[in-house]
Amino acid sequence: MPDSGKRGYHHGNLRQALVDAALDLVVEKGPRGFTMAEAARRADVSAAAPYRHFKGQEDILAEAARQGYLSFTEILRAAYDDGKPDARSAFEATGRAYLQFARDHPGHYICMFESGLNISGKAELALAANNALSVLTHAAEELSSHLPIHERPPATMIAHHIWALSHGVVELFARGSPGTRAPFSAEDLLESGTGIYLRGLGLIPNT
Amino acid sequence: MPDSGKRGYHHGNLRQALVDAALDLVVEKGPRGFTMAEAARRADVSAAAPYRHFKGQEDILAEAARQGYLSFTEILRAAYDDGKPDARSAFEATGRAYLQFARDHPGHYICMFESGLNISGKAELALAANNALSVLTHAAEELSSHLPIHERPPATMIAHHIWALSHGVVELFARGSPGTRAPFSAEDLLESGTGIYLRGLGLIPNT
DNA sequence: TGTACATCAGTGAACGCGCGTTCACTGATGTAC
DNA sequence: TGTACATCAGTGAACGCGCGTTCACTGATGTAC
Repeated sequence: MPDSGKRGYHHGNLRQALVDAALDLVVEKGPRGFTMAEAARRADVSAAAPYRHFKGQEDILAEAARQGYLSFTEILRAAYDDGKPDARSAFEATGRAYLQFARDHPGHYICMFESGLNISGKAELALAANNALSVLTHAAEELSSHLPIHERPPATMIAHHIWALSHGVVELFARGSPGTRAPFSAEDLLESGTGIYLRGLGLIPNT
Repeated sequence: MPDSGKRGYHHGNLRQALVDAALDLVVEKGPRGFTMAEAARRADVSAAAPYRHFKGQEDILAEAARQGYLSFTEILRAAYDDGKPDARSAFEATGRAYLQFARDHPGHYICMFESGLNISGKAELALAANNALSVLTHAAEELSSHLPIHERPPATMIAHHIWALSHGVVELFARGSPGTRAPFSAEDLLESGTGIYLRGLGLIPNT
């Protein structure tokens, strides 16, 4: 089914084409800028066609987000690499991968976190989101297992801290409105922030 | 000029009424849900009236954001309270105030950070935003002055870390899509996260 | 291999709607004298 | 204190537009026999 630009009555892969169009649109014009009509236009199809595949715009956005969580999970997992070579480097690599994902898949990131779609009632989506978080949590567990038991914060809490820090860095410093000249790159901020945090946990000796 | 519900031909305070309507709308329906027409309707005024006061929707949103940055700055400053009783408590109080602001002024927070309006070219807005950050930076400076000079990260960097952490906590855990049951409250997460971070800076002895 | 038929995926026309924006207008307000 | 007039802030009607959504339809595809 080569995408020859020539196509007949049937599109062949409209469902995914619409999701892809949504991803592009959301990057170009923000989550506000996404409409069914425009997505159809981009997929070179009549305005009515999308309704063969999706209930409405929320439905497309949700599917885009779901696919985003899938890649996200995979990418985080790959970066974590089963905790190799050691818990701390693996953890840090996961953080870096978080930021990289946001850069490489801005459309997905927007759908996942900025589109304001409510996850409740969408079982598949909630599941996908949860899987992503669980990678972080798992990394945090391995990490905190190196701490003396009495000063060990819950792993889920550590995971939430890192998630929040990463997300904040992405939103404020990576999604660059060109106006915001930051004195540090998002990468530097996340790395230094994580470093200080890990030291606070007692995992890095004072340098 | 009491707001008696009865009003004649002139509104009296339309400009602000429109901003207030925008704040409400943005909370109720997300940044997508804000329209000039609906704002006019809420202010009990014809659809054409807003154009006497604003160039368009971006203009209203920008004004709402500007007012937001003003309160934000004031609230942070008050919480910081000139570094009293000591640098660390003042710093932590500022962090709490950040979260509190997001809770108390969701409309402002959305306009400031989630509406996707680009700050460049809007001098007044950029200035207001900068002032807010400078409170954090100042707090960070005081804080880091207690550190031995050779292991002192730049104060602006500390400020950015805390800003990112706070923002991430707000976005992920405070703006509660009711679906997301978090195991910890946003307040707890921010406080514990900040605590660990400060320990990492060397400001809190191991407990 | 060929034909009939069911199913599928897209069309295009149509609808009602709300929005953004403009325009000439008019009611209210304030001020000069 | 009253009157004339300039200015201001809002009206309401109108426009064009794009969107969402529905509908009967039709071209393409696949499969049973």
